[in-house]
This record gives sequence, C-alpha cells and structure tokens, in this order.
Amino acid sequence: MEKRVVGPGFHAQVFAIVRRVPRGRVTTYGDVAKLLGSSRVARHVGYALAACMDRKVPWHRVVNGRGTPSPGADPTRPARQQSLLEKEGVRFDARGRIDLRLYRWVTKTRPRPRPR
DNA sequence: GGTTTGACCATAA
DNA sequence: CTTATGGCCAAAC
Repeated sequence: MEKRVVGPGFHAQVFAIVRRVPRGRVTTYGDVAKLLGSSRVARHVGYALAACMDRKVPWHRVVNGRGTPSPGADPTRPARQQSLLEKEGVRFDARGRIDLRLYRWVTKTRPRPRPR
C-alpha cells in the first residue's frame, strides 16, 4: 500500500534526525524513534526511509537495533549500505554486523537503561 | 473511520 | 543460534 510519500509530518522528523547523523556514524531505528518522542515509532522510522528512497537523507547510516541492515524489498540495499558505510569508515565484522557500541550516534548522551 | 501493513523491538521458548 | 508472539503507531486504502 504505501509507496509514494509527499509531505508526511512524521517522516519529516525522521529525515531531520537521519540528516543530522555525521559521517562514519550509525544510528538505530529505535534510537531515532526515541529521539522523536520516546515512542515506539521505530517501525515508522524505517517506514519513512522506505518512502525516502533517495534524497539527502543518508538512509545507509540507519540500521536496526542489532547492527544489521534490513533486506526490505530490495535485496541490493544491504549490500550498498555496507559499501557506503565502509567507505565512510564504519567497520563491519565477518557476519556483516556493526559494532553499535562504537558507532551508535545520539544527539544527547542519555543513560542507557540496559547496555548489552 | 475501520482495516491493512510495515527497512522494528523485546521477550520467551 | 532460530522461531514465535505481542506491542505499538503513523500513513495508505
């Protein structure tokens, strides 16, 4: 159903957050969701990025909570994402995962309830 | 205004 | 490690 997005209110915030992510840094859907309002809108974060398709939004700097890019609808997306991130300096491990402990970017340093 | 969906997350088994 | 289940919420139909 969703496919085209024109001027969504929520998505605008998501784009704003993702746009603030500096190069060589990554963030998770859950984090962005919390930044938007401590809500569980994590799904909409990826949802917005899906609609974004391409833009000035570095969607490749956004990964899921486990540090693994999601396949989504296009199987080539994770591959491009890894390539872009590696070019920016992000290191992937053998499993294709990212060390969120090192690359997780947040606007405000907030206490983590449960660091793993 | 109800139904469907989705690039998620957390927890449990 | 994988699979299953629940939740939560905006946007499209």
